[in-house]
Amino acid sequence: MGTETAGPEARQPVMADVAKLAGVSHQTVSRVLNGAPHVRPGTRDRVLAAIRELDYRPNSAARALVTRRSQTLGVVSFESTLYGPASMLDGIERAARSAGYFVSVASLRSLDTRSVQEAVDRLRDQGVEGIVVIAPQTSAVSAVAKVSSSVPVVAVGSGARSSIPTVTVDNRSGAEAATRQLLDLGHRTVHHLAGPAGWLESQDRQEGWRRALKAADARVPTLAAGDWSSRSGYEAGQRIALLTDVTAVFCANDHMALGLLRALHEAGRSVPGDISVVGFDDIPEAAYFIPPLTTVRQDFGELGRRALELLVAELGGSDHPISRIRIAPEMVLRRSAGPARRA
Amino acid sequence: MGTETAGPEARQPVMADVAKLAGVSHQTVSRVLNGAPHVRPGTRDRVLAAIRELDYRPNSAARALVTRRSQTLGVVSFESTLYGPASMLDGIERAARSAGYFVSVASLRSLDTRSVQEAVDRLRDQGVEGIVVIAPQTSAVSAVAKVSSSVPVVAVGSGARSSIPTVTVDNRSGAEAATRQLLDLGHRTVHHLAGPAGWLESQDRQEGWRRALKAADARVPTLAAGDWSSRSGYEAGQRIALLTDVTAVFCANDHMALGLLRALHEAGRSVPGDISVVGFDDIPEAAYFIPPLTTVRQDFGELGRRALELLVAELGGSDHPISRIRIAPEMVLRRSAGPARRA
DNA sequence: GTTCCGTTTGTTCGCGCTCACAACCGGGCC
DNA sequence: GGCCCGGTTGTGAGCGCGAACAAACGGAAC
Repeated sequence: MGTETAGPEARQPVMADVAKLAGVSHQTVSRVLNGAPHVRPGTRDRVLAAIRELDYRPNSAARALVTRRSQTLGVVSFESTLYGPASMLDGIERAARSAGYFVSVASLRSLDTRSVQEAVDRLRDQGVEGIVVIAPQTSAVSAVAKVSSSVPVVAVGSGARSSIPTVTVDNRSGAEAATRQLLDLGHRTVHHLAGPAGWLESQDRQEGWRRALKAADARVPTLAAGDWSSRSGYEAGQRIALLTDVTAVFCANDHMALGLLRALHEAGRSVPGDISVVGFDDIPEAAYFIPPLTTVRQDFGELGRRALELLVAELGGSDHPISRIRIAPEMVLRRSAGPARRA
Repeated sequence: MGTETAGPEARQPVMADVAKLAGVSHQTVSRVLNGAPHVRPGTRDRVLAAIRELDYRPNSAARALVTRRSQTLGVVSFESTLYGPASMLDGIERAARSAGYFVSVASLRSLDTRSVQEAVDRLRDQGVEGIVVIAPQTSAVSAVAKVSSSVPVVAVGSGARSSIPTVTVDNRSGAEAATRQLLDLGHRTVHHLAGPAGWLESQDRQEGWRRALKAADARVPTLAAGDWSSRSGYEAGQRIALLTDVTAVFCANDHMALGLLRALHEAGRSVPGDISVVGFDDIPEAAYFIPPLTTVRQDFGELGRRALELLVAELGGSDHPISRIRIAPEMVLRRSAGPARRA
């Protein structure tokens, strides 16, 4: 101990070092650090000064060991390179920080239960106190519900019929609004380019579309489906361009709408002259499509933030029954949707 | 101790529990867990069985405390909702996982030194063993270099003149290739819609463009600059559309190219008929722009992966001098660039 | 049969911290 | 003057694990 010269590899200072320098016990240092009451201002100041002088930083592992709290939250995400998931992650991280938590991420390789299990285990091994799942697929959500371990889990962006707390945009009413908008513009009916099967969002948006059609007594056309990508939108668009009776298409997301727009353009069908198009998401680029895309905006960042707040509330002990937060989306009117011809 | 009945809140099993069940000492359990040699197969099996039966999971905080290794790497990112940063993060996470590390993220509020300092501190407080910085701005990189603490730091996606190890795409040669491509198509010169000042990528791409022009003895037109967003591309496009002598534009990224395309379209200038456009990045949507965008592809995921490998190598003790990995980008030819008129 | 050595297992300690509790200090009160 | 009490500080223990060392075991060599 006494023989420890501050050699070339002077180790990180620990609480005892601070205590010695400030002339107090390590416990007093701890009290200052944790804002405990009953510390004389003068003492506090000396401790603070010592901390600053040594550039002391508490060892989080030691603290976690004794408090049994890692101050870390986990995020499981899939396809996190997409705008939606990336924005949600961003929102989560910001909210976590202001709630005093670190954020650890685990991305999914695929969507089967095993992969989800693996990611959740990984996070648990790290000792996270709670998990947010960004995985809007039916399979992923049910997988999570199944593995749902000892730590609280919240799902975000997914549809809302899982058994775990969920924060999501109201996809159904958003889709309904988009469809109605088109109907109000005088279109006899509205076609739908849906997302892939197995995604809650696909289902909900499709339902909203269907409902709006039914409410207006409009014919329900056969469905086209893509996989969210521009490519799939383009391919569907090539087929749709051949159908002469199509005057309005509601796409399940903006990326597919982009592909659709180009297919229509190449086929010589003008938008919105011949065909009106509406998307969903309002990605930052949507306003710069040709023509600018009318779409349904959802605030991904807000979604992430709310999900994290929900998780923190749960950690706070208020284990109220399962909660579902549903945020209303908002229509953004641009030029890609216009009145039906001969209206 | 003996009075501890497995009440309703049976605590997590610890190594001692496993040891007792398997009839060995805790140290033997530890040996099995860490794959130490000299454990009789029979013993190992009994331990493994006990672990499984109790669903025991090692406490990472305790391990971190004694080994002084958190098995966690930090990522500092800015504007992580963008495709590039998000993809890099994804690549980093995947590589980290296969290297046996957890990943913790900290996003930057703004780009000043204080904000960077804050993020790095946050990560250090958490005990990360190394940090990857996704922050391609000159200011951020220099800030990082300054705060560069006791933990190794690697920058990714940023230009390459910082004092810290860096992984980046060769922006200069990519931009040069893009410009040359346009020149080869017969354009007398090429205009450039640059990224915002202060970004290394802006500078490098601009340099590449300038170099290609010089090499071809072409006139160097005045520069337009945006902020990477489609909106800024659109606004610049409106000005460019007014210039009758512009026949080719190289945009510093695809998003701005999108805005530019629309501005040109609205102004009645056809692409590539009147004006050729080339972008940079090759975001997934670029192939579905109107017209499909010729661009320079960079593999963000690969960038992230390589950065992480570099960091891990550094942690491995091989503190070789500063390394710079530079990955060659690749031109993707599509329809937005064509021969000059009257060629 | 003894010695020696490598394999296998157990014991002890301490990582840096927080918690529970004990000790101390000083002023107000009887 | 002694007692009580609240504010303030210190002491000891232990969180769960891995490292270092010690012990026990068994076979080979003599």
